[in-house]
Order: sequence, then C-alpha cells, then structure tokens
Amino acid sequence: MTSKTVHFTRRERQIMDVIYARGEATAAEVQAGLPAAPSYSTVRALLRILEDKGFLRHREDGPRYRFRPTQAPAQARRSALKQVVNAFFEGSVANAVAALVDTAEEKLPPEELIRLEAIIHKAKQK
Amino acid sequence: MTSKTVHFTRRERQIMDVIYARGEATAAEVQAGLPAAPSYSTVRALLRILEDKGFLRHREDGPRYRFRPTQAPAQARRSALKQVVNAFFEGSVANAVAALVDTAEEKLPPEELIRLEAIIHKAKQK
DNA sequence: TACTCTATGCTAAGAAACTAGCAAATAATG
DNA sequence: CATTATTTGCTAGTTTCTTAGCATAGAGTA
Repeated sequence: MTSKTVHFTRRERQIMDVIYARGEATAAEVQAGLPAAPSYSTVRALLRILEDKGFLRHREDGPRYRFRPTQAPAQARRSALKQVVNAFFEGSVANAVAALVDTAEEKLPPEELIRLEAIIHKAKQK
Repeated sequence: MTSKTVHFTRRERQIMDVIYARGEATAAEVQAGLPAAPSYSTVRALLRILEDKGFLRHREDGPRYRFRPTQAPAQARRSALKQVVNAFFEGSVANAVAALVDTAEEKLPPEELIRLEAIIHKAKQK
C-alpha cells in the first residue's frame, strides 16, 4: 500500500473527469464542461500541465489538439475504485459493493440486478 | 448533478483518510499516519483548517483534542462512491460493481460472494 | 488578397495550500 | 516544588495551483 497514489488538484480532477466522460476533448470542449469555467487561456495552461505530468497526450486534429488520457479507462477505473475501497471500506470489496447496491436501491432496475447476479455467479465459478 | 462536490486538497484528503480509518484521532496520531509527514505544527494548522471548513470537529480529551469527521462515515462512503460512479462509470452502479468484483477476483473468498448474492437477492425483493 | 476567427506558445502575477516557528498554558515527572 | 513534555493559538514564509494576457500562426471567408 505504499503505492504512489495519483493525486490531482481541484482543476486537474475536473478536467480529467470531463475528458474521461468524453473519451477525448479539445480545449474548448473541456472549457465548456468545467464548472465555473475559467478562461480559455487557463484551460490550455492546465491541459499543458496535465500533459507534462503524463496524464494526458494530444493528437493534432486540423488546427487544434484533441486530448485524451494516457492511462486506459479500464485502468483508471480500477485505481479510482481501489482508492475508495481502501480509504472508506478498509479494503473490503464486499462492503463496497454492498454500499453501492444499497445506495442505488430504488434506482436499480431489475435487469441490472439480474446482471449483477450473473457477474457474481460467474465469479463463483473460479 | 450540480451538487457542490466536496473537494479536499492533497493533505486534507490524506488527513481525512487517517481519521476515517481510525474513527477519531489526535494531532499526533494524524501526524504519525501521514505519508511523508510534515511537522506537528503543520498538522495542527491543517486540522484547524479542516475544522473551519466544517469537515472535522473536536472534543477535548484531557489536555488534547480528539478530531472526528462531522459527516457520518456511511454518508462519506456514499458520496465517495457516487463520485467515482459518476466520473468513471457514467452513473452505472452495475458497471461499477462489475468492475469491483472483477478487480478483486482472486481475492474474493467464496463466503464474500455468497454475501453479495444475498445482498442482491434482498434488493430484488423490493 | 486582406481580414477575421480560432488555435497555440510563452510568461507573469494573484490566490490558495502547505509549511514551520515561537510564546503561553497545562500535564507529567523527578 | 521545579523541571521537562505536550499541546494549543497565532503568525509568517515558501511553494504550488490557478488564472489571464499577449504575440504569433494558420484556416476560413468576403
């Protein structure tokens, strides 16, 4: 557990969220997606910083850049979950799942529950 | 989703984690639990800030203060999960659960899986 | 072509976070 | 009782984050 936990600052976190949600985004799109959006200059400065830190990379799309995460979404998801499970559930995945199901309760449609059963059933096979 | 997302800074996050893990802690205990621990003065300053911001409160225990979260652990857990589910799973609880079970795979003992089945079974009753 | 729009790169300054030091009060110890 | 340990309150400096401005280059358009 001495793993160097990835830390994002407030704006960095917000920007990463926007980009993860879209998969890929331009500076203008990121700006549009930010709460209490700062100036365009500001957004670009932050994107550059995130790129320097190695969390984003860009490709050229005509005159502009499109940014995407360097880390695969699946991996990012895993580490985000891991962090929460460790900090709030003492490492217990089962407790975290219980809390998730419990929280969503009313909102979880029957077919989702069936899907979850299937997932767990499959896990039991091993 | 315009909910004011709780944001902790790097050190604030670390301190909250320590306190959540212990339930309650003194300044010295927090310091001991921090990675690359700063001075005792620093820890106390941060604790004061967290208290000002309303995330912690303290009670006197002899000559010292014991700090604890103002938000109940259960609630803190819920909002932490919610944040991850929204940012990384497009709001899909089922997908998040799937990822959790998948990640833990080898580590999830059979009795935990049975527990999960029970949880889901119960949810289905509604 | 000339003009406007939308980009980028670079730079600098204000705000927030992080840090530690010092004086004073209280508890613990010889 | 005198001395040493802890602990608190306050203050101030440094670093990091956040912000915007300005100059420049290329695309689109009349």
